[in-house]
Amino acid sequence: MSHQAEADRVLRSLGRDCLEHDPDVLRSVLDRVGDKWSLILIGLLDKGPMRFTELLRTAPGISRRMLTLTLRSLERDGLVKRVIYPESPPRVEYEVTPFGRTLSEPVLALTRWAADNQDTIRANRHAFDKAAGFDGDDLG
Amino acid sequence: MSHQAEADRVLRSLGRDCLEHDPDVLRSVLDRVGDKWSLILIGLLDKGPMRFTELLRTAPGISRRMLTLTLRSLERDGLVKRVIYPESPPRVEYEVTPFGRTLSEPVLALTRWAADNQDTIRANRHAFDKAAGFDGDDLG
DNA sequence: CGGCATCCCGATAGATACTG
DNA sequence: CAGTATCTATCGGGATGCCG
Repeated sequence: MSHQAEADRVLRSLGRDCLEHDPDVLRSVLDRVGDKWSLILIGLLDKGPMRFTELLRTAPGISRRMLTLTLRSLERDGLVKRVIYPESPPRVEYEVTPFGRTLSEPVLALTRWAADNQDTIRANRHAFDKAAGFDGDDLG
Repeated sequence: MSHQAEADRVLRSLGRDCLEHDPDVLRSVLDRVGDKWSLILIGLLDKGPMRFTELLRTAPGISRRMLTLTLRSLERDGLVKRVIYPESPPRVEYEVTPFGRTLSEPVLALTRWAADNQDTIRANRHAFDKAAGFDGDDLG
């Protein structure tokens, strides 16, 4: 993509207030990938193809069932591809599609935000809870 | 941002596997803002301060209860600030904090992705469902 | 107008057992 | 190994009512 085309796209989307943080559009993407596991799996698979059991071990806390369901929905949306190798111990690998990789970009942005601001949030919560508990009593 | 700076940023983030799509870090941010309404509200408030009832009308489908709960949690995390104007008809406005505004950026990236790819997802689902033989819901 | 408390339902997701 | 099926519990979140 050319520099100019990219700049154009950004400016266009920023300039049109109908797109800027449109609640309905945002809702649509959240309904699709805003569940508990989709983005996690997209993130993991972004590093390379993985097998079912491998994902089961790597995704912290996911169950067999949810892994199956989430992978199916991702496959359905064309974000992930399922590849079957008909071997003697049957093997199945999942990989991100080129389309899925385009989603990986904004996801990474979100992950980066999370990494950068975990401490701030923790501190804010602490302060808020303390203030609420003492009903704003700030006398020494 | 310059072409070079952008390239640098991408390479740096891709090169550091400690940050790249860490499942736990991603989970932490999803636990905070991955619920049904947080990102919607952040997005709405990004455009400017809004009153409680105003948000109630503008956020599509939110209930009184969930608006209250979500605003509280956002306030607790320091993403949103609650401002009370002691007037004759009491008035309360919510606004994004500077900290909240930093989150607004990755959220916008996600919204843009959604807007750009709604049609693709719809098509993918249709194709998948047709192939599998079962019918699922449509993309709103 | 702003916002908490109560009740209740349905979706989400965990545990377990079974199949190819 | 790679799932599927079922059963169940939890809880997010909607509806409603009350209160400042």
